[in-house]
Amino acid sequence: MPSMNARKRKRLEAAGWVVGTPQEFLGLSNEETALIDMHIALSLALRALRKRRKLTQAALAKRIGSSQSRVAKMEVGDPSVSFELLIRGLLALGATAGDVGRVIARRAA
Amino acid sequence: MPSMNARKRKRLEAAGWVVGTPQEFLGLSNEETALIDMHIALSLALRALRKRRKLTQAALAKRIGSSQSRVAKMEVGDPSVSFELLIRGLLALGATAGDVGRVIARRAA
DNA sequence: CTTGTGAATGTCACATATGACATATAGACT
DNA sequence: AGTCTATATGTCATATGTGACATTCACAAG
Repeated sequence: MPSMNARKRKRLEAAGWVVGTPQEFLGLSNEETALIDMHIALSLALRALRKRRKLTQAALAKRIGSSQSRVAKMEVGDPSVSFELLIRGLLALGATAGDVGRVIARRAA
Repeated sequence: MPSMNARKRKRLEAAGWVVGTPQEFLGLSNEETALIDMHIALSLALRALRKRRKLTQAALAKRIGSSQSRVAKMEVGDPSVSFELLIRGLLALGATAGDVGRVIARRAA
C-alpha cells in the first residue's frame, strides 16, 4: 500500500533518516528498509534489556565507555548511531551472539 | 588505549594468525571477542554468498555503490569495515534479515 | 612468456560516528 | 514553589569509516 510507504518515510525522515533519493520517491528499497528495521530492533532490544537489568543510561554508558547522551540516542534509534555501538551495548548488558542474532532476525530477544 | 588491542587482534586474525590464547595475551574482554567473531562471521558469509551468486567483487561493489578494493576488505575481515557495510553487502546479495541474524548468531547462512 | 581477469593491499581526501559537554524536559518527592 | 533523578536533544572537535585510485598478486589461457 503506497500510503503506508509515504507515512513510514515521513516518520523516518522526521527521526533524521535520510532515506530518499529522487528516483526512489515512491518507496524505500527492500534493503534500506531491512537495514532500518534491524537498527530499530536493536534500539528497542537495548532499551528493554537495560531496563530488565535495572540500569540507568549513565550506568550503561560507563560500561561501554560512552556517555549518557549517546546511550539515549542509541535507544531512540538515532541514525547517527552505528550497528557496532548498538551491539556493543547489548553485549555489555549480557546478551550473547545468539541474542543479537535473534534481534536482528526480528525475533524477540 | 584498549581499542588499540582490539584493532591489533583484528589485524592478526585477518592475516590468518591462530594463536593459543590471544584473548588473554592481548587483554581482550569477552565482549570484544564476540564482536570480532560476529565481524568475521559476516565476512565469511559475504564471500560465500557472493560466490554462490557467481558475482565478482567488482560486480558486488557496483550493487552497493562501493569499490572492488572495499569489497575485498570486507571479505578478508579488515577492521576498517563497519557492520553496516557488511550487512548492506549481504542484503544486496539477496540475504534476508533472518539470514543476517543467523550469521551473527554463528549459525551457517 | 604475455595477456587477461579476479582479488588483495596501501594511500588519501572526504564523509560519518564518536564522546564530551551543555542544556532541556519530565516526573517524583518534600 | 524547589530539588532531585532519569532521559532527551543539540553542538563540536576528533576519531573512525568510506570510495576512489594505484599497485601488486595469483592463476589461468592463449
